Amino acid sequence: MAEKLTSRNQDYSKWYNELVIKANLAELSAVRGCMVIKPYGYAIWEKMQAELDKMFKATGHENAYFPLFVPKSLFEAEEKNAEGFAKECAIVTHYRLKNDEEKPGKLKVDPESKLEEELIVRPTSEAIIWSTYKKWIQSYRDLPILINQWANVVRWEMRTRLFLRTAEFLWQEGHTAHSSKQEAVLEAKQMNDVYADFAEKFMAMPVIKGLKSESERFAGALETYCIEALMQDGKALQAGTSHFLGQNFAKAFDVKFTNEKGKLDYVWATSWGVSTRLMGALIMTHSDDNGLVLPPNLAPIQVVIVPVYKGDVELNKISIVAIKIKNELESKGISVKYDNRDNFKPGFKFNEYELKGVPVRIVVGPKDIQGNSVEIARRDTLAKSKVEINNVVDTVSNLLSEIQDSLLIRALNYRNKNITIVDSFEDFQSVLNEKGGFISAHWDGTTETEELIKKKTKATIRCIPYNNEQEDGVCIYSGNPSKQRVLFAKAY
RNA sequence: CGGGGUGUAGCGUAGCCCGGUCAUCGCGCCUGCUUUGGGAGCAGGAGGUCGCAGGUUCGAAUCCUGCCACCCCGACCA
Repeated sequence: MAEKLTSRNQDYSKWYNELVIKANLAELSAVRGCMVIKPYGYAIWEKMQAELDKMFKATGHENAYFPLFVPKSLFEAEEKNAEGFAKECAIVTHYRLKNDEEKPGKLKVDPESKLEEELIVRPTSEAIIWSTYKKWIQSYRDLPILINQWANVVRWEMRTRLFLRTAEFLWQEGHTAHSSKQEAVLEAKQMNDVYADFAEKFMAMPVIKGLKSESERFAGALETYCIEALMQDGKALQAGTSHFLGQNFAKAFDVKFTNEKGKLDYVWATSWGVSTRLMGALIMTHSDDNGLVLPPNLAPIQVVIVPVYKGDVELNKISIVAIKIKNELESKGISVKYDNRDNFKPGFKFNEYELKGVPVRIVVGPKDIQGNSVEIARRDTLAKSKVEINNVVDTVSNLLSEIQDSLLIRALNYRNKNITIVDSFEDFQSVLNEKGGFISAHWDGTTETEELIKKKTKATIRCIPYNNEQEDGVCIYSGNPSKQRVLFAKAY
């Protein structure tokens, strides 16, 4: 804890890993590819959950819970979905252990406990949920069903990275059923908008809303809407997706309803999700060489008060002031920590809270009490100022919203500076290698071209932005005609 | 699953090539005193089946074989 963090300009992955661990957000667990989310990290996730949950409820959704295990026969019902996830599934094949006669004290899988049908640990829940919806839906009066589930899912990824890609992760997944195509499409778009609003208002992270190309689309979806964010190393991160599933799942699970005219029709579906990956996005959007920078709207501790003192007598005097400030701030709904630990010096604490991204720090010492003031420092700019004790509450509450706003503006400026318009493949490659970021370029609309560009450059089409300006041009790779630019980037 | 690498105290490491008081150093931890406005100082102390299992040897952290785990680069992906 006493050493400095690696600079993020030197080795971005190393910096990121160190930061996650040193800021006490999470650590690698002994279980392959899985992560332990520590209390400080989990507190941020809980804040995200709470805000997202409010937004889901405000758009008419309810929470429910479905099983962790998906019988293989259900899992394989929607072929494209099954195929898409087949390569990364954990599978339960047995239900019992027994003593190993050959190795005393050890257990082995009891071969007699083999399951007749394997259970897939959900990588996503469309299958189990649609097999359930079948029982719930008969008439258009049963629709829409607007359900969200907070859950863990397992995807057996080859290579994992804290928060960004772990074998098990936490997320929410919305699964809705509708009586018309139009309504389902609107739902999918609406939830993508909800994600974008959340990213901007709470995470202070600007995102680009758009559509995925066919090859990047969710397995089993007719259309995937997404939000894409740009990280500080110039790579893009898919921060959330919302899928219009058409009638694929309804057909796979035979979910029909009687419409207003008395005719049977298949139900229209959507699904949408964001995960603990958002934690990674949050870290990589704002943090600096001193550590985490948290937007006040998601910071578990918004204000920390650090006393400076010599001896107990002085500490007692300072504590009276500090605790009064703490109480006043808390009465305004601001979360405050008074750190009066005696075994660390103030300088150590300053660095520790900077590492943990606490937005505002208040320092109270003898000099301050004499001058009837305190020192207030903001995490985002590291600027310090003297503030009269009577003005502390107003100053801090204004400062918190100012930090929230300026983080978004700063991230937005960075993002916008890193969208480059490119008209030739040479420029495309050099921008990608030297500058990074999003590249706005013409594309002929074919999966073949997309694949070839990906092979040559590792860049993928992140999205086709909404309301994309229609403009005639030629594809940077194939030279074939194109009607609009799309956003390319190297991605996480 | 291919290619490369690493496993030594809670963390990070030296030692391995050339077997023999080599289990090293830093951080952290515990105790005490002095400190406290930007990562404290001194003194003392605790903590290790050297990844696991075999083998070679008088003797293995060191050499050999097998296994396991993890990391990096590919393929896969929220």
